[in-house]
Amino acid sequence: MAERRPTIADVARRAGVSKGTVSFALNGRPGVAAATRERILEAAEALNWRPNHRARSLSVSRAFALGLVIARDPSLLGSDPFFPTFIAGVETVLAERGQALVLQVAGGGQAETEGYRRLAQDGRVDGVFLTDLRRHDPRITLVDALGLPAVTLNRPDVPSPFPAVCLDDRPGIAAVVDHLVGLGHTRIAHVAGPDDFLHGHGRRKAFLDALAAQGLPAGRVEVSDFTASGGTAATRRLLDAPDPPTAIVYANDLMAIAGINVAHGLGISVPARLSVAGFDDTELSAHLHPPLTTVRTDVFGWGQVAARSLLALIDGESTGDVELEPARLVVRRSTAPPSAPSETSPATPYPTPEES
Amino acid sequence: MAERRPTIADVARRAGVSKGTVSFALNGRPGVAAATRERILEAAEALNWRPNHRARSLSVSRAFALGLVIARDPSLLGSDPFFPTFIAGVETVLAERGQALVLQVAGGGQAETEGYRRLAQDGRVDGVFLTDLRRHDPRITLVDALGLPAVTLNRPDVPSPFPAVCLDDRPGIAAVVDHLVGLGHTRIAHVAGPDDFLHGHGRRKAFLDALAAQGLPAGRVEVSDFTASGGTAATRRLLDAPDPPTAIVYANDLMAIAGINVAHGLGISVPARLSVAGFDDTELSAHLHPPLTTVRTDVFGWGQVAARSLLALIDGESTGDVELEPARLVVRRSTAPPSAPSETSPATPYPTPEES
DNA sequence: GGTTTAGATCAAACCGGTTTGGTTAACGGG
DNA sequence: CCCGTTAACCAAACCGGTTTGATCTAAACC
Repeated sequence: MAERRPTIADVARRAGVSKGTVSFALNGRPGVAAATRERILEAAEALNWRPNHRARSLSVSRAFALGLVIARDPSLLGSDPFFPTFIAGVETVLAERGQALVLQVAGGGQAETEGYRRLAQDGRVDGVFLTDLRRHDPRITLVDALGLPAVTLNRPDVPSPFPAVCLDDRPGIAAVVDHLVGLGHTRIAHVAGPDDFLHGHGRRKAFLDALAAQGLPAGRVEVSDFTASGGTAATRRLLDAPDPPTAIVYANDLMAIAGINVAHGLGISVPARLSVAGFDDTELSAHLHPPLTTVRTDVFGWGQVAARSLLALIDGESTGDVELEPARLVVRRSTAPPSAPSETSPATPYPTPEES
Repeated sequence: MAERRPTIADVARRAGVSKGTVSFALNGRPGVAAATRERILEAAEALNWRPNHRARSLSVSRAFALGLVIARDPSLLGSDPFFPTFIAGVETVLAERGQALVLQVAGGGQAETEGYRRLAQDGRVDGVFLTDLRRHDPRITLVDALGLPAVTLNRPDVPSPFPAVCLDDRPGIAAVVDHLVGLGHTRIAHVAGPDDFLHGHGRRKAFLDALAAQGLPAGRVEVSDFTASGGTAATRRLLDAPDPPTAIVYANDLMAIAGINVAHGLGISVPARLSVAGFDDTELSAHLHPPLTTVRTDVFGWGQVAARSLLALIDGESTGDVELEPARLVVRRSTAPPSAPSETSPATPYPTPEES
């Protein structure tokens, strides 16, 4: 009735061999006779033996777990579709490899550093994901100093010893700009993410580059913060300006949705008088009125590939950087040709564009 | 240059005592002379010693970690504000107690069971959170059989050996209904979450109960799935009906937002011709046009309390069930008195209500 | 036939903590 | 003065695996 879980010693006893031999047999190491191996496997099976994870962890000095530290204001975390999706992708890979995912949510920068330090010192994880890279991101050196393997999502702007798993935003942004220019827009603005984030910065640069490539003057850029609140404020500033844009490219869907609502509030109809494009392709975006033109990235797949890369790195078989399929434009109905400049009277609130 | 991390043996040697004494001293156990204790603490400090988490874990048979299994379709996970916020709350508590959070994302029900089993068998965690309770939830018995301590978010509808951390939805829903009835609505519908979820079911019941309490006939209920897509479809069904409601209470904000967009698409203005209320108070909701009347729950606090309860349970000092502050109505401008029945012509698409 | 040599196996050490049982010395009571 | 008690401490066992070095056997070689 002791219910004690069988240990490797029980298996050894039953198979009539020593602990060491059992260990060798179960780990598929050479040096065990086929017949013996068979007998050991049978014994383990019969006893329903499973290796004790903690013991294994101690003796091989591995955690069999990967870590993710999320630095985000908790009150805003809920609106960000990235992390849940990314984590889901990571998990599909980890689950089939017997690895676990350890999560930390850190508020400020201080807490973030502390988070990595704890994961490393406690040996909770064998490696970490570096997401949401910032410019001159201090985590690169920190994590390296902690002796923790890592992969970065996209390439940092500082020298990095870690493999990067890259998903290029820029083609998506460029496609949006090209799409809008193709529709006839010339006054296109951008609501950007924080400039100290690599993706905020990068999308802004991609936006400006794409305009330049089209031979258009630099559009107005409002630097914002990826939140609905920030998107609202930025959009107000743009639309209240003397010469408002006829199209706005947002750095994410959340701000774009907030932006559409600001426009509606001002009696400016989308897309008749203002074209709007987002970035992320959240589930909601397809169900707006009008449905949002946006850019899709395979965040789930990003998680999968990042997990595989990190595991490979830990096993010492790193494959170097990986490049994923770049971001792709999804045209819906929030973008349309600009209204003729003369036509100053508000158009009908919701002209019905063709079905997507 | 070995960079070997100091062990408890190093500390013992430096303090001139045995390993056991060091262990006692550092864990604040009695039976160590004050002077000796002091000397040991100094030695540990000087060597910058930190206990090896894995070794501790093995000898005391504890993981010092808590687990959360999320069963959700990964593609929809991103739109749900619950988990990130809940996790953030949990983490604030775990961080200061040296505990970690292990996450698993499971697709189907099979994977979910497997997830709990793995967490238990690998001894990855000392306890789990049971979120998103379903009716006759099989996880209660499963987790109990696995010998894993747990806390449930809200009370299950089956006998449960676990403490429940409760946040009552019903007052929020009742307040929404009362608010709408107070505005003069009599044809109020509900777009519910899946009925096999306790919260989906409970909110629906609360809705009907509140109507009954107001002496109104049962409103129409469309059972949906908490997604934008589902909210869109359900809203269409409601508004296409011969006698459409003048107000719709949604079981979450996401469906409500989708619903507002459906209404707009049909030329039905909100709130002039249709009042809409959500549930969750996501960040976006305050920045819609019109801003969404909704119900706020303290998910972050829920996570904190759940974490504390689970830790207490694991330490054998469970405090029993905990009741949190119930859900609270947040009135914004998506709800207004119903338009007079005679007024059949569409109102202006976006009547400008007073500033919030 | 004697000696290598490789392969199979075992016993013991190890990972770094915690916990147990026993020893020692100081102290108080009779 | 002697004995019993207790506080302080130590050595060793333990948690459950992995890894090392030694030993034993049997096939291979000369």
